[in-house]
Amino acid sequence: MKIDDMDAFVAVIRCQSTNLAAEALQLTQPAITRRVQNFEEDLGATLLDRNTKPLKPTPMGLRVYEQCKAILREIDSLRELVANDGAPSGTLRLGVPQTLGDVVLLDALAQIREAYPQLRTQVTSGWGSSLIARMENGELDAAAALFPPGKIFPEGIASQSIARMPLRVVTAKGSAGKRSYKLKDCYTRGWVLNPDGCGFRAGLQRALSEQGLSLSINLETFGTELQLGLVANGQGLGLVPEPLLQTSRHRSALDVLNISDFKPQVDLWLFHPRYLGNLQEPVELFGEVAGHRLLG
DNA sequence: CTCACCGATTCCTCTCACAG
DNA sequence: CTGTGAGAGGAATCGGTGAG
Repeated sequence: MKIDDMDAFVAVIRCQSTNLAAEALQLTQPAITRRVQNFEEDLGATLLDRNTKPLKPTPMGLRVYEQCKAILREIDSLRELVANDGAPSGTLRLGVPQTLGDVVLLDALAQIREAYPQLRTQVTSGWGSSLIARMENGELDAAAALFPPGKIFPEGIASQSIARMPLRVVTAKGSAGKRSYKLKDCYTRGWVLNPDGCGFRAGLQRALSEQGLSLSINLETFGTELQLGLVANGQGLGLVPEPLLQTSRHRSALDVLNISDFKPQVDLWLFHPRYLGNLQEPVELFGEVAGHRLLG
């Protein structure tokens, strides 16, 4: 049994296509087909259901896939063990949602560059869930993202909650009116939120639907600062983690609404593969700086 | 029915190990 | 050094399938 064959099989399942797997492994499609066939022959089992489109694993193929991922991770860690006898070098691939990027990246990248001059950094932006998926695919070395406390993440990924913070509902200065609100009171004002896929938005939507209310969106846009600016201009209500509100240049133009039946919280999570090798220290520094920038 | 796409197969070339 | 066989990968091609 060959590791290359196993690698090809895992790539096919991951990409759901032999063509894409070939592209990922920088081979041609026939090479992938043959490797997977060799692997199936070695194991004496049919691992792919070739009658489906896209290509899917058989029930046994799925079990083999899970086992293969664990084996390949072990092999990676073995290679790192040998290769990591020195200062961190190469490329550190980081993922952050845009919400956090504005706040943490400048400092984090500067400190990593200063501490590990031989290390190149590469940053990817996206929703937390897509960053985790990319990490599972081996495309990222670490990611910081905001998720609700107690969330369960995929087994192959190490997750660590760095800090907990409240989410605040904000409105334009002077438009708050009465001192205490309920969620249904906000209904008519409408919201300025991230596009669909954002965890904050999903949490709000859940809370509203529990009360039989629907989410009324005034504006959808990326970027916390832009959203808070729009809220300050009276375009609707905003939902933002407390630390980002405190550091916003629009803070003085905003009021926080006290909503008695909606007290959402969010954790800052640091994710990385279980085996980091010589990237362990830079990743820890990244988590440390991110936590520090958010919570002071 | 046609076309595009995808996976499998065939045939060829290249590389490497090994025996003589 | 040379010939041979095995193994791996690429180009071309075939066949199946789904969308229009």
